[in-house]
Amino acid sequence: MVDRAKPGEQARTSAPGPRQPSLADVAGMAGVSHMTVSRVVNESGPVRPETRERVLAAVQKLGYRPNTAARTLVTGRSGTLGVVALESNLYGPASTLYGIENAAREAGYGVAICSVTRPGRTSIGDAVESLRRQAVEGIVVIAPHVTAGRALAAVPGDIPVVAVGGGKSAPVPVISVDQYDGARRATEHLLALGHRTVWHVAGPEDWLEARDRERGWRETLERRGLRVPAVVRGDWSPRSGYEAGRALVGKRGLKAVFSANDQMALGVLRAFTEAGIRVPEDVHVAGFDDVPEAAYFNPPLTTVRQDFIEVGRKTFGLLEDRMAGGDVRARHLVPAELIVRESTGPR
Amino acid sequence: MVDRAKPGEQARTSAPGPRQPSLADVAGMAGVSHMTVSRVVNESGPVRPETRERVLAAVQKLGYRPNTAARTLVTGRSGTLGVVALESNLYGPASTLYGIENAAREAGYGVAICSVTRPGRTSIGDAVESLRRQAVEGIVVIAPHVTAGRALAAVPGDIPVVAVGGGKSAPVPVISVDQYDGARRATEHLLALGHRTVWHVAGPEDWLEARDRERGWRETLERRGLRVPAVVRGDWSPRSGYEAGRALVGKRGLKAVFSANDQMALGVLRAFTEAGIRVPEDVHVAGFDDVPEAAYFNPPLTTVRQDFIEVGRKTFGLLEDRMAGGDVRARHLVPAELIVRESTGPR
DNA sequence: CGGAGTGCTGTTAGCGCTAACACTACCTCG
DNA sequence: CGAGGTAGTGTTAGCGCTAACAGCACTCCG
Repeated sequence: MVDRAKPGEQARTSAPGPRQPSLADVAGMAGVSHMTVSRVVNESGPVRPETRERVLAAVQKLGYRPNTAARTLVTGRSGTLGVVALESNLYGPASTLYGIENAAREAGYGVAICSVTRPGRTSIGDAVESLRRQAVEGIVVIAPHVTAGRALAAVPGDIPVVAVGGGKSAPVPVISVDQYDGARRATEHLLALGHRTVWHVAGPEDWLEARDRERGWRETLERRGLRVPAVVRGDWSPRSGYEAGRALVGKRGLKAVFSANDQMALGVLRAFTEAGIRVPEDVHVAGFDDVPEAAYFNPPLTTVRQDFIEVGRKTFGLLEDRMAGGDVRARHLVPAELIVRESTGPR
Repeated sequence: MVDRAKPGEQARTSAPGPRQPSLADVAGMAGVSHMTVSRVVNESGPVRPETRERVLAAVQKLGYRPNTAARTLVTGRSGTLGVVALESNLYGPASTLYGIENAAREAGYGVAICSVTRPGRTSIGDAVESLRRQAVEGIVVIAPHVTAGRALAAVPGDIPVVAVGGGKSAPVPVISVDQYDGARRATEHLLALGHRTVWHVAGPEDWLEARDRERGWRETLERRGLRVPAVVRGDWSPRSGYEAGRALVGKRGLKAVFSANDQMALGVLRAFTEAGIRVPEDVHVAGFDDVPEAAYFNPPLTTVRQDFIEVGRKTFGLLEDRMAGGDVRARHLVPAELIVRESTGPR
């Protein structure tokens, strides 16, 4: 029933359909060879204007669409990039993904994504493998975890790979926002307000960004010979920020808090409100990320902004270099910007 | 060892590399025909265990990886789905994307995405076209805009397409969360608190979800013969919610507000706080979406939760049906759930 | 003992496309 | 005026894979 038997047995019930037109079909209709059609379609090689017209008309009429699989098979190029993304609604990773997709599309590449839940050595390896099966020409790994570095080392070297947010020890080129410097700025801003020290609500220990932000905070304090309070650790979620906030309530000399992201800062604000601690009157709070909501927190949150569009663009550029055969290995940093709002306001 | 050129011709600087091994290479090493290797790799057809071992060993040794382009060319199946996504960090669309990607991957499909900024007829058409070039077998359109329905009508009918969040007039099957009922629940919840009426901060007029939520709110009031206040319209952003909140301040009898999403509700809360209006003491506020932050707003926000994982699963299921040739046309609704928190709390 | 399976393997053709080269007409220039 | 272009077109040979069928050896059963 499904088969392509004798003529007159049309009307295949559903699946295969009447087959897409091929170069040969167009060639037949235009009265030229398939090669001429190929030249018209790809604008490679000379074709007489008159012939081109005829071919174009046939293409139009038949609704011809080049078959990527065939082209890929013969050229070895698929025009597709792969992105290994973290399955999460975290603002950073999601924004990065869009930034990359954007840059790739502008350059005429398609994008295949493969998301991983728990980024360990195997799952990143699996994701890369699955993308390679889709014949991608290069791969971007959004790998904010400490373990990702090791995972990347296990990735075969015969395909261009770049990472976003990976550690400097990663065996591939890395783009990331300058987390360290962002944290330094936030901390110095808080200290400039006259505080003796700054408490820190850190992100999960296995995230590089959490480590960098923590280091930026810690070393800023140390550089000035200030006391470094014990960090309270969360998992990026507002809930964990809330718990961290409760743990901070009542600490002696609690005057300034730097949270490793905005969502946790929100939880901290909530916990403080419940405990009757006023922000900014009693305590100053700063976050990191500048999520769109941050300006409307209660109170509006001072935070550190990351330019993800720029990250996406740089990442794609780097991947393009690699695909062209360049042997880039550098770590590229995108600067972060401090946004001051009421949560560290005067008074 | 890796190279198949004459000795001394090593070290191709970069691009082409020493060519991936093919079926024929594996066959040569295992001393069988390429067809036998194919059978082993695809587990199609009988192969003697001993032979299979030999083949598998060769596959391993050579690092053989099937060439998808070739397979796609001959079978006409690429194992890839396309998703037309909205380029935005809005919680809903982003979550939907992950839900779909999840379901697809579990079923062994790859996912190619193509995001559109401003969804009009052409950009959705372009996106679909660009995905088709990547030889996808089916397409999911995340199309929350009113115009998307018309855009979908222009999409060629020879490839399975389903939509998420499209209108009921869409020419393709549609999955969506029951926005109308969610809005009804939120409104009734507010009314049950004893209020005379409920104000509404609506989403952008060209979003279907905004329309459905508004309709759910409006008809609930009308059904009870209550006064329907003029809506204040925002664009989903916290900023627009803030402005809406300022516009609401001072309205006579302002006791209950239903915001079409959580981000705008945040802005409303902020505006009220600035104006000295207390929530929930003076006014009750409810939102829609249940973003992870909502539970830690100040105060925690009553809202309507949508199950995006379920939406993703159902969407993929529907697309699978279509790809199998089914002629589904129904509109599938996923129920929404009311989550009550302090912003509509007692007192 | 012959015919009909059935398990295993190989051969062949072709998916739709591009690279490489071949061919024809015409044109240029020493 | 013939050598050597160049513009325009066609021919051929694969890219790596699977479908379809063609063996061959062996078993089973009447």
